Amino acid sequence: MVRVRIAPSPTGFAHVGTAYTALFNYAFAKKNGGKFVLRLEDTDIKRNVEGAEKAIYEGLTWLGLTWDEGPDIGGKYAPYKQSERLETYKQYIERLLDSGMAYRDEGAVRFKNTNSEISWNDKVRGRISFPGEEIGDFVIFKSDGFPTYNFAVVIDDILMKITHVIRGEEHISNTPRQIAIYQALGEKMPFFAHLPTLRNKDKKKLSKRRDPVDLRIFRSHGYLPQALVNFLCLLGWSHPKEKEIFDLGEFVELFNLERVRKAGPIFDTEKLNWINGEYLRKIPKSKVKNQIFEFYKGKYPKELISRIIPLVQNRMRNLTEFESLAGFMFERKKPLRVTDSFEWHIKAAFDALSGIKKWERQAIDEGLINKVKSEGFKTGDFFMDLRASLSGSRVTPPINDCIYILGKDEVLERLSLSLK
RNA sequence: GGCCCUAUCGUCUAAUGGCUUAGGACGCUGGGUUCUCAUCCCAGUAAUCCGGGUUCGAAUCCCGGUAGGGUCACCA
Repeated sequence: MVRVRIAPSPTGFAHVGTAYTALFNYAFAKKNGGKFVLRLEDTDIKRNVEGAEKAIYEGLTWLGLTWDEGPDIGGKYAPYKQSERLETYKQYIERLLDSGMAYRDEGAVRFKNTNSEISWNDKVRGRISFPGEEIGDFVIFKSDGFPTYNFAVVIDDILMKITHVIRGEEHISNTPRQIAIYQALGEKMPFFAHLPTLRNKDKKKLSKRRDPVDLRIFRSHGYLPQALVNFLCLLGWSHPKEKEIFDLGEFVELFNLERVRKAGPIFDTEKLNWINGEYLRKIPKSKVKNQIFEFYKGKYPKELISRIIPLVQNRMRNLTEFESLAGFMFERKKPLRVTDSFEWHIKAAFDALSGIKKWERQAIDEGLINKVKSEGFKTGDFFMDLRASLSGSRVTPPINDCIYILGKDEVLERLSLSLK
């Protein structure tokens, strides 16, 4: 039975790199009918941050990457927090100490390196080997009573029956140390697969300080979780039929480690913007309505949102653009005067629109266009002034549709206000 | 610096020794549709890091350079 895990440490927020690793682990587990485990590596008490644990749960859940076992839901191999597994680590330390494979050093315990070459067959990179001397006598148990990362990881992976360790490339150099522990304990090591690490425009590993890596940022910027997941799938992996837009289910169906590239991709949100627009355009209107309603925390009424959606749906690249595109539908903006004939245009429009008895789309279209013809206006100029008068912007959805939804009273009111 | 990993258009990538004048997508540019902006459609732009080998044949295999990255903690 395939068992994989992700092991974030609660030192901040939910990181997009964690999400990326989680995504590939999730897909591998589901594809192979296995289990996906979430384990918290909180052995550095000084660095643990309040709320980070919750942020990790929320971030992964938002993306739809759910786990089968974890600190919050428990499981057969609980506990799933390293700080709650201290006794277990101590037992293994004793074993190593007794057999002479580790020794005490200034209150800590060091692993005794055997100096023999260590290699493994990486599932994405092929054979990797390290000269034995590189490994050194490293600390496995700190004087503060906590195990080090390299030690705790191995013990937990053994006990939690992890079959495949799928993680970021930055862990390659830890791997020989971990393998040495497996060997000392006489345990079979799992398969390793080292994913490429996401880079920024400078080709450096994504950093907290300079790059947008907090999942909450993506949410607040109006990205859809499905779009972000789809984008992440495309980094280091490609659809066998070169499809660009597909959902998590399809990814799981098609996923395998062989298709994973070795080179570290640059996390360039340009393509994410496009993907997000594609999703916004293609998902059902009722779903978009709910997304917008929730995104703006109920600020706009659902009924009005759904009337406006057809006008903005293929103009939005993210949820924040709903407001920049259609904000004027909810509140008056300062009118904008575009052409020199502004007054004539607006007066004529007022005239045409106030004469309409039954407020319908077709009547509005006809009333306006007839006016343009009878007055000999330039069509483009006329509609631009009309748009700018009502919205305060040169860019809006089709203005006749807006006029219809706004209603006769409001439109006439705005037109006359813009003449003052 | 030691060790390790990597290397196809600006970016994400396809190609698993021959169907390749290296394909797709994003972006960008131009055009069509249009009351603006988008959508949609059409076209264009642009890459196998360099040098040696192996082979009838190399983006693909090998070696060497170069470049980039990762890692060298009682952090994870």
